[in-house]
Amino acid sequence: MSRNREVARLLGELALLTELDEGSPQAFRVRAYDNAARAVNGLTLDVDSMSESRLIATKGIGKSTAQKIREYVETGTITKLEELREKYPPEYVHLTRIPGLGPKRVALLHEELGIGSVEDLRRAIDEQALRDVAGFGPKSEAKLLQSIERLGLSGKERRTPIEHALPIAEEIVSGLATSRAVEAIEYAGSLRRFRETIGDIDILVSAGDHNAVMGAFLQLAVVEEVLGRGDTKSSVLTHAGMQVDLRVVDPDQYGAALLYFTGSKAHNIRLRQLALERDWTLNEYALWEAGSDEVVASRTEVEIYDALGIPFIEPPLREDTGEIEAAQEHTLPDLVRFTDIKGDLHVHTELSGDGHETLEDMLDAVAARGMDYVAITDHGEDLRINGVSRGQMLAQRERIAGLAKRYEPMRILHGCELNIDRAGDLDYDREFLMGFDWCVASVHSLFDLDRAAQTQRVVAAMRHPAVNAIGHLTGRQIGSRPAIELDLDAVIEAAVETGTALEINSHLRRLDLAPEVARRAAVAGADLVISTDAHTVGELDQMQWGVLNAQRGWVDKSRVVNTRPVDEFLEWVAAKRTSR
DNA sequence: GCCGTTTTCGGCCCGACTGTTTTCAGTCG
Repeated sequence: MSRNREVARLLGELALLTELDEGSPQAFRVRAYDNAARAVNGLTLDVDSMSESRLIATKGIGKSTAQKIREYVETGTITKLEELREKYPPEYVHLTRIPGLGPKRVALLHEELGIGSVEDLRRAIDEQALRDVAGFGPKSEAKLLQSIERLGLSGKERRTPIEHALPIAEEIVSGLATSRAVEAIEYAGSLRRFRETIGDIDILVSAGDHNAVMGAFLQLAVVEEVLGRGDTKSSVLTHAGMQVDLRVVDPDQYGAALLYFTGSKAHNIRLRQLALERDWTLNEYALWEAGSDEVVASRTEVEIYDALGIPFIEPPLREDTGEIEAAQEHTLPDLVRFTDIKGDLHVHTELSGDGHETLEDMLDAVAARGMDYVAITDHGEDLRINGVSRGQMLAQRERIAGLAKRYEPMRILHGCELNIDRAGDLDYDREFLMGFDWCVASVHSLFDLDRAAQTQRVVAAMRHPAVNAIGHLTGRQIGSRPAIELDLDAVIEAAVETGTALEINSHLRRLDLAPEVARRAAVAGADLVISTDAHTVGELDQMQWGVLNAQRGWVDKSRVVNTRPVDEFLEWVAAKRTSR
């Protein structure tokens, strides 16, 4: 994996510790580090390969941060960060994760009572010592104690993989949508932007009767505990320990509220700057004339973007990684959309031991989803548990040939998901592989080889003439398994050179390529394929998630091979095979 | 710490809520 993520994380840590040092999240240096972290995430090159002047040329990175990045690349440490870590040990930083405690109050408690850890704080509360500190009272003692007890369940820093958060949000939205009081409902926040991990779930409702909506919300089966209830906002904890905030607004404010609660914070700040340039001000209720109550726009997001003089920006792009500038210059990508997808090229059946449905059931389901083509890709024989022998593969090919007429005009390709071994070699032999219509090659083993070895094996697989795509390139599983180490520049370059597509795996646990990797690949001109990797009929619906993930990676429709009509797609497949 | 058709200094988004206050600081999103 590239080190961009690593560097962005360190810059984020630098921002956090600087916030403690400066005593304010609004301190300009804090924001500068945050901006720099975001800039690194938006880079389309490895930071390793960038000179100081190249880094400075990036918007959001100045001389000082560029030097720190170079220092890290060359020495593995950042002196300033080490100093701050020394000054603010982990136990102290941990205190700021308690809701209600920010840099100022933590510093005050340390100064007055010598509190340096959560344990110290708990003891001080037990001794009723906090109430003697200016600004604290019995209520803050009680509230902090409650927060401490909930720490780890729903702290500020805890984020839930999208795989777990999304179904909860969908259950709540569908549960409330039936309420007569609800005029419109959507989940907002990082979930709507399709981030891979989610803090709190934010649900936005438009309604005239706020009370009726609040009542219905608190009655939902997922609710474990009510944390707060108000006229416009209520918060609950679900059984799974996720916090869900519901906000109810009047219908004429829905667009402004949706924009505001979708974020990201950084994107919203940029929008407010655009408003200020026009002598307007933007808040969660509306875009206003400055100093008056004259509304410029508020009902829909489109109206607000329009008033600000830029085209609508899709939620997955709203991270302030260049989308505002691109919108102003009319260079936003022609984003791939769900309705553009014409084929699913990574589908398993019961023939792989881990598939669960028959060939016919999967084909029926793919056809019902309106696909023009599909590739059946059960596992190659080298996969220890679920591999398929030559004889079984040939029998499957016969069955598919026999079914071709039945599913017309949908085209069925006989494919295979191959295993990339340590050296980059694959299952079966060359002649047998060339008998498949479509091959996806994936890493299923040896996740901890070093960067050079991983890169070498993947590139070797791409050079095989039968390999049309690399499946779930980095092998990551969000929240549980890290990405394998790869020289992404080298991998992407080889993909372009060999005409091998990189898969965007749509499974919510994988979303692999990660968006920033997809963005780099697309910019470099690599071909991409968005696939479900479905092992059940239900998982065929994952395609929509792969598309959103691709949108987060700024992927233009023209880069995605399975948006092409079947003939054009088959020509592209044939091109690689005949070129060697 | 970053940035610039109001350039190399002086700016840098907006509002609600809470608990402690007598007018507000700190925290949060």
